[in-house]
Formats: sequence, structure tokens, C-alpha cells
Amino acid sequence: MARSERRPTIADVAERARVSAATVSRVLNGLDGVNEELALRVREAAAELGYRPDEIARSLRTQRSMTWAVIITDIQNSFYTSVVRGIEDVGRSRGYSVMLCNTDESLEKESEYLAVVAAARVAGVVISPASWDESDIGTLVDRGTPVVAIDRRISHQEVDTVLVDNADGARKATEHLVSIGRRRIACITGSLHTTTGRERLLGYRQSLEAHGMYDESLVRESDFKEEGGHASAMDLMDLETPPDAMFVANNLMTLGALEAIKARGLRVPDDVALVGFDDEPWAEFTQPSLTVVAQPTYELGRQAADLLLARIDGETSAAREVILRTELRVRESG
Amino acid sequence: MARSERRPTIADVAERARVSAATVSRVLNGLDGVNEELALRVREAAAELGYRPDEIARSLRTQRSMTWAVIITDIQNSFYTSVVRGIEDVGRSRGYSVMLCNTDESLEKESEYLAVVAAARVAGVVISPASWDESDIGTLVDRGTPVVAIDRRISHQEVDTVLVDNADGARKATEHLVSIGRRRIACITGSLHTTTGRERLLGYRQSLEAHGMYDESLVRESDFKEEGGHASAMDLMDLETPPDAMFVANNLMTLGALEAIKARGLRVPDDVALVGFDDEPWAEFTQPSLTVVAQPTYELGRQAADLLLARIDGETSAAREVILRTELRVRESG
DNA sequence: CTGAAAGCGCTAACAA
DNA sequence: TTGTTAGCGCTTTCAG
Repeated sequence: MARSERRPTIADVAERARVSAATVSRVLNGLDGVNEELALRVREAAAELGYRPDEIARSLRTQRSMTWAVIITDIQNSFYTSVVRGIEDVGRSRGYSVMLCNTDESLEKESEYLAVVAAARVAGVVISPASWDESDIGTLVDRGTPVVAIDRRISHQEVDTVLVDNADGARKATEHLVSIGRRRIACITGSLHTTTGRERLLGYRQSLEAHGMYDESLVRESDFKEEGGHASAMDLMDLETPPDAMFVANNLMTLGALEAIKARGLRVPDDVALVGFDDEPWAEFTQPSLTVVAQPTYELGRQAADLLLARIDGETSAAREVILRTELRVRESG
Repeated sequence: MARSERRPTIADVAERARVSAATVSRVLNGLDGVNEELALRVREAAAELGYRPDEIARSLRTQRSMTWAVIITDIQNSFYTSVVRGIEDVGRSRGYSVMLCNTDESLEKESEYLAVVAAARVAGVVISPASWDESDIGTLVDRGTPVVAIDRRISHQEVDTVLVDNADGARKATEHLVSIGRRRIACITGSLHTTTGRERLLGYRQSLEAHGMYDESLVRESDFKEEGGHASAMDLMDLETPPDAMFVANNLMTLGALEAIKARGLRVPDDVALVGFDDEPWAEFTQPSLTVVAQPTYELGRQAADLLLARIDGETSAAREVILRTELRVRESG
């Protein structure tokens, strides 16, 4: 591997164009008031040398960077990757590149990444917090870094937030299961340290209470992961009187539950009906196809990016909350 | 949003600890030879101020950063996200954070990101190149940035590479289809500008030629995306004598093909058998479950990260190529 | 309109 | 062992 020539600096360009570094900077940053002839020389010299300004140095000087950090809890969950696409497309159109960090639902990893992100002086942060009340974003916010929360709320912090109406989505799912005649409807929700886990449980509970059917013994708190959904479903099927339906609060846990039910030799939806949260391209090809509450993932990312841009551009209004709608997609599983 | 106090700098810590900035730097970087008492004062002062060194400034000074760039062609493809997890886990254990860039199979986006990455002076780059012969990584390599290619080879560049034995995987898939009695076996491969697309086609072709069954009219070059797989499958089914089997060169195109076949009212595998590349958690729950060539995705990421670390640590041997094995997982679709 | 000079926050030579 | 000094590559006053 040929470790070759030092990369050109602004001084090299200045020398070649026979101007000062300041002029090179002005030309390359598009500031006007530079003689057209000099500007031409600068551009030529820069092109000949293959010059690209060093973003590190520039960031140090300007105290800002053209990077966004996106901190999500699970890079392997298509819900988040789709959201990231939305964020990225907006960011890119404004010249930002995206640094993606994966916390794996771990508060510890989240703290580490927040520290890295603070040290990197990113222009803004979009985060799906691992916890409602323990996320360590205080210092970042205090120092004025624009932050937008997605998918989950953060307590005690005034940050812009984009999420869906989780309780409403859960209600739609539960009502649907009631409407097809199910009477022992279980719920596998995510961590109750997240607003998403709490609100989906809340919507489920409200629905069943309205029908006088709520039974706490049919509720399981899990972790938004496939294994967790599997274990909770197994647990529910071990009950003396097992449920005849399950509402599962995200895509990965739904897959785990489906796996568990099939492993038990039970049929979906005949023995156990299943309604999940989050839609997927493959959800209509499973056996049976999955009834789900779909979220506008890409749009969620776009909106988060828009809020971030507004803050970066200096908007100082009170924290906003954007709530998007979900949609029940009835297929075969429930 | 309270835009509060300026973040503490090394000078603030030095002042508070009544030492020089150099001493603070030495203590915080763990260089020995510092009086224990001073060191203690420094650590206390740093803690009290909540001081964290500015990575931007540090990178400018040291000419290196603790960030890796991972450039992939599709963030929505679980193959890549799983690889990224492998890279990330290794990187994190050595203190690197990962900046993920998504090129969407576009050479233009790839070039932009490569420029960004070069400007950011990242410590290393892992890339899944959008093209075999047009990827613009030359300058990066020439400037001595460690680069590792994954999943696909790059021509004319001496870079470490980690991939699977694609031709072998394709052969296994094709042989399997032959062994279950199929005679008109089609192939939907990815871009022939990628070695992956070419090699999977090659394996397929070699297999069929050995059986005297190769028929060029049954080959389609597509784009590794769901839509592309869908379109190619439709196209193949429109043939006067349609195929009785399809080998599809990645997960997303396989999903697209399945969709197309079902839309035509044909049954899998009775009318058309289907074997895909890449396994997924949901592949055994589709109707029918999918026969696939599985790749060791996480391991692929780990190995790529290991090679990158070796280069960063100064290893100067000739470029290496690590080739991992695939595994045929026979299920119901073929 | 252009250049000289200062300085972003840090580390690494060099002195003391 | 510690401090002083210089400088990474850039932008941005401030003079001219």
C-alpha cells in the first residue's frame, strides 16, 4: 500500500494561485467580493491539486460541524433503519452526513455514545432514547446542541419529539381483536422504561377495560427483541388458561411470538390470533400473513430531520411534539 | 432551551488544578511520569467541571481520529446491518465509534461520502463498493487511509477484502435445484458491475453448463433491490416457456420474486421453485419457507474490523483476502 | 478587495 | 517532572 503524498492544504492552494489563504477560503466558501480573476485562479489551483478543505480544522475553527449523530436502540430493526433513511435523505440534501450509533437498548452504551457525540461537536442529534427517565442527554442539551427525540419521549428535558400515537395504535389493534370475538387477549409490550412500551400497554388496557375484559395476568413486559417476544409468548401459553389472542408491541417481538406459537404446534389465528406493531415488506408473506399496526417510518425520520434543521438554523421556540398517525392493516393472523 | 455555559476546555481544568495544560493532557491521556498529587488534582478538577477533551481539536493536532466510516450500499438490507453490528462490536471494544454511510447503490452518493470521509480524516474505512471498477477510493488509499472492502471486490486497488465464496454458494443453490428435478432454472443476479453479481451468476452458469442445461435467455441482471427482483421475475414468467425454478442472488430480490410469483397466481415450489441468497429470521415463516444460501454476516463484519485494526496498528503486509463459507439451508421453497 | 495575524483546543518538542 | 512554546488547517477580524 503506497502511503503517498501529504494531502494539500489551503496554503498549497494559496501559493499555487498566488493569493493569500484568506482569499482561497473566501472563494471556496462562496463569499462574494472577490475579484473574478483571482477567484478563477483559486478554483483552478484547487482543482489541479485535488484540494478538499479539512473538515476537522474547519470544525475546530467554526465550532460547528456538518455531521449529525443518529442514536438508535437497534440497528437491526427495520423500523429504525427506515427512519434513518428519512433523516439521512433530508440531511444529505442540506450537506450533512450522518453518524449512526447503535445502543442495543443499553443505557451504558447510550451514555458512551452521547459522550462521543458531545466530544465530536456534531451539529445535531436525533435519538431514540433507551430510557424515558434515565437517558443522559442533559449536558448535551444544556450546551445548546440541538436534539430531537424520535419514537420515544424523554422526561425532564425540553426536546423536540416525533412519534406516533402509540396508545391509539394499541387501541385499534386491541379493538380489532375484540371485534373478531377474542376474549382472553394478552399483551406483550416493550420496556416500561420507554414511553413507547408504556403507551402501547396503556392503549391496550384502556380498550379492554372499556369492555370489562382487562386481566393483568395476561400482560408481559419484554424488551422489544425477538428472543424476548419468544420467551413472553411461551410464558403466556404456559398459563392454566392460555390467551386466545396476543397484541405484541413491536415487529421483532411479533416474530418471536409467531415462532413460539408455531413451536408449540398451535395455529395462528385459530388457536391464537396475533396482531403486531410495525409493518414489514415480508409481513404479508408469512404463514399466516401478519395483521399489524403500521407506522409511517420514513416520514417520521423526515419530520425529525426537519425539526433538527429548524433548531440548527436558530429557531428558539418551545419544544415541539409531532405526533403521526398509525394504520391498522388487517391480514390473516388476527 | 437553555443555551448555557461554554463547555470547559483544557485551560479551565489546568487553571482549576493549578497546573499547565500540558500536564492536564498528560494525566488525561495516561502518560506516566506525572506526580501523583498533581494527577489527583487534575482528575478532580476535570470531574468537577465535567470536562471532556474536544475530539475535533485532538484530531486536528494528532492527525488521526477515533472514528471509522462504514460505507454500505443499502442500510435497509439486513445483510449489511448485521455486518455493521460485527464491525461495530469490534470497533467499540477498541474505542472507535462508527459513522455509517448509505450509498443506495449509487456511485454518485458513494463519491460524495468518500469525499466527506476523506475530509473527516477518519481512522479507517470499511466499504461495500457500489461498483467493481468505478469506485472512487483511489485517493483515500493513496493518502494512506486504511480501507477494507466487504462483500464485493474492488479492482485496481490493493485493499484487504472480506467476502464469501459467492460462486460456490451459487453452485450449491443451482445444484440443489437440479437435484430436485428442475430443468429450466432461471437466475436473477445483481449488478454485473459488482463482483458479487458476477460471481453468483458464474457459479450458476458453471453448474448448469456442467449439466448441459445453461440457457442465457433465463438470466436477468437486476439491482439487488426488491423492485428489481419483482420486475425480473415478472419478465421471466412472461417467457413463452417460463422457468420452473429461480435462483435469486440476494434477499431483497428474492422477496420481490416471491411477491411476483404469488401475484401471478403461481405456487412455490410446485410451479416455480425458489432459492435465494442470504438468510433472515423471517425466512422460515414465509409461505412457503425459503430455501437459501446463508452467509456468516456478523462474522464477516468482525473479520473486516480485525483487518482494519491491523492496518491501523501499522501492519504493512500485502493486501489480504478473507473468504468465508456459505451454507445451503433447504426449506420448502426449493 | 485583499492580506496579515490571531486563534479554535489540543498535544508534543523542547527547556528548565 | 513540569511548563513554555509552537503549530495542526482553517476562518475571520482588522488594517491597508
